Amino acid sequence: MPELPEVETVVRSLRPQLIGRTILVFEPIWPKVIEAVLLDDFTAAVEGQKIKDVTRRGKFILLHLDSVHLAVHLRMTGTLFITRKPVTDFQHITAVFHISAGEKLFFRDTRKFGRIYLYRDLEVLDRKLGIEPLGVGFTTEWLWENLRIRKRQMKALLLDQTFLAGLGNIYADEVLWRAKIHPLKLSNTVSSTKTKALHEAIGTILTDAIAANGTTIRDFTFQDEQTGGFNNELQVFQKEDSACPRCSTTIRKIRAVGRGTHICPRCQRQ
DNA sequence: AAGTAGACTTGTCCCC
DNA sequence: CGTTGACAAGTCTACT
Repeated sequence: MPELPEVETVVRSLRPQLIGRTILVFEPIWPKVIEAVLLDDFTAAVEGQKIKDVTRRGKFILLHLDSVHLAVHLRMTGTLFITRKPVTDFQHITAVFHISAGEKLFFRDTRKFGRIYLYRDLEVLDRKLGIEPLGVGFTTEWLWENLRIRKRQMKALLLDQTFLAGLGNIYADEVLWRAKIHPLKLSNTVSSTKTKALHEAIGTILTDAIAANGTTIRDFTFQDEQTGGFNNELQVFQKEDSACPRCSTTIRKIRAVGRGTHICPRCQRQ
């Protein structure tokens, strides 16, 4: 599930249901879901704590408790959801938070890549993550300066969470196509015109994707199995062998940064 | 500094 | 066809 719009969709869905609730019992179905902290310490730190707010930073879902913060990363197949319905298939449930009012917050993750982190201080996480693409500091000028001082392949840079926090494989391909930039183009050689187009593309596409509740390729769901609606608005991702919506050239799938990458060979020259 | 490969893990597809 | 094996929405580490 995983990129910024999907995480934002989950946060918006969970926030009103979680704020003010208390975590009564933490049940680690698959204990490795807890990262970098002993299970007993984790349990002691969260049980009895009230959830004060639910926010997002990059692709992390943040649960702000009374005295600690939980950061949930869904990685590729994770889903975090509340349900009162009895869950009988625990095959892929990695953790359950029993919360007040008889509710349960489930973490289900088929591939078990997703993790829950415990932070006393959010600055530790903040230092590992780059700028928020929908934040006020992310301006065309910021992007221009930061592309110039690096010499990275554009797709690698957009996927680098320490540079820009929130884009993944789907939206990286979409924004590069919209801005007509080849994924292997070196960042310090991108023109100011295309930098401006890229900045616009990132803002527009992420905003539109959030408005559509994200993109569901396979596993992404939120709030009682609802799926994202941005699939219908994808222009190049998984569109190989079909026509570019802009110039009708056949979309190709190439390899970039070790990832399947979709481009229009005509719109996106290297 | 920046690139690649491997690791983690399990389901899908039969393409690559 | 799928008893194989590559690939998948992500990210970390080791190595060059």
